[in-house]
Amino acid sequence: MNTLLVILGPTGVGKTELCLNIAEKLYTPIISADSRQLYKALPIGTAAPTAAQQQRVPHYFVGQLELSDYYSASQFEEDVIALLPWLYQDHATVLMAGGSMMYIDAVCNGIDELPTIDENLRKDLLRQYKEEGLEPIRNQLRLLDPDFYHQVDLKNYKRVIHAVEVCLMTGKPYSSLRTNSKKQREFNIIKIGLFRDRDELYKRINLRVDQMMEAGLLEEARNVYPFKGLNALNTVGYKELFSYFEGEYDLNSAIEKIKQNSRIYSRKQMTWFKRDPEITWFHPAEEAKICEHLRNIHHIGI
RNA sequence: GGUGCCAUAGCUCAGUUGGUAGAGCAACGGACUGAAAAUCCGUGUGUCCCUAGUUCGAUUCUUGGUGGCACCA
Repeated sequence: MNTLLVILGPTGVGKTELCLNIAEKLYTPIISADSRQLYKALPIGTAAPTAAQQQRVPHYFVGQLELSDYYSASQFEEDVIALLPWLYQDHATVLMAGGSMMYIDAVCNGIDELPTIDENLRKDLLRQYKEEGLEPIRNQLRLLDPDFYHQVDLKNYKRVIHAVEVCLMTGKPYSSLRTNSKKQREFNIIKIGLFRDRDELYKRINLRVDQMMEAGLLEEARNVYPFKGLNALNTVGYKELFSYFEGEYDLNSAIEKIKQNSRIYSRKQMTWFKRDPEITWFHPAEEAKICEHLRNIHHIGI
């Protein structure tokens, strides 16, 4: 059976370099599991692999979308599952690397079958939310899907709205479409997690933000500023600089805010990853130990 | 040097007519099934600057310090 090796970890932990080395040893391309590196216009702020790094190892799902393109975890699942059989023709083991929790989950465990939401329906509900607040939409959900109404976080407008959308699209209660089950995949999955002590991680994150600024993040943000309403730009590193452009912060405060939000994001990632018992954890410097683990426990030829 | 004001959570500050205190931000913990770098939820013990007094009881009033700010010399 073929194998999907997943290397994951919080932002700034040092995934890129380690993954390049391991991919070279395995002669495998890298499937990037990163919801923002997908976008062509955001290479600096998302710390996307550089042209030179992509020369070393071919990457999928990096820099291939326009900011206005719709994408989702489910789309990612579909795309990766379609791509893997092709890659498995030449590679027994394929590496997927990234930090987007839900994207990784979608590939490893699958997401329930749900309709793609009609753009106008979402717009209508969002407008209603803005004008009248969440209360009427909540009430709608109580009628359409009382079960889910009692489970959902009623203050989380995205969850409430999405449930209503699905009910309206399908004519069925959203909760009836949630199977709560894991999809069986046609390949083995090995999960390696990368961690660092918090002090060490925070230092790296802070330093990396400074490096991004030196590399031209400000200009990158300015170039995409006209599209700031797009979901792709609701992203750490951009939204703070947009606030700076609008005079809400001075530049230094904006940079501090980027560091802070990156730290918070890294913690949210760890909160998610920590509860996954399938992950075996290593420090990014422990490349030899990781290879040994892959050889001895999983019988990967590396 | 003199006078006045201030000193409370990591930061900015509120408050206690004397019964040991609470907001915002930060920090930390958590949730997460087609927007996920999104979205949402939860957590507040801190020598109330120090000292001596008054008092059953002082962070609160009084004395004397220390530090900061402002004004006058």
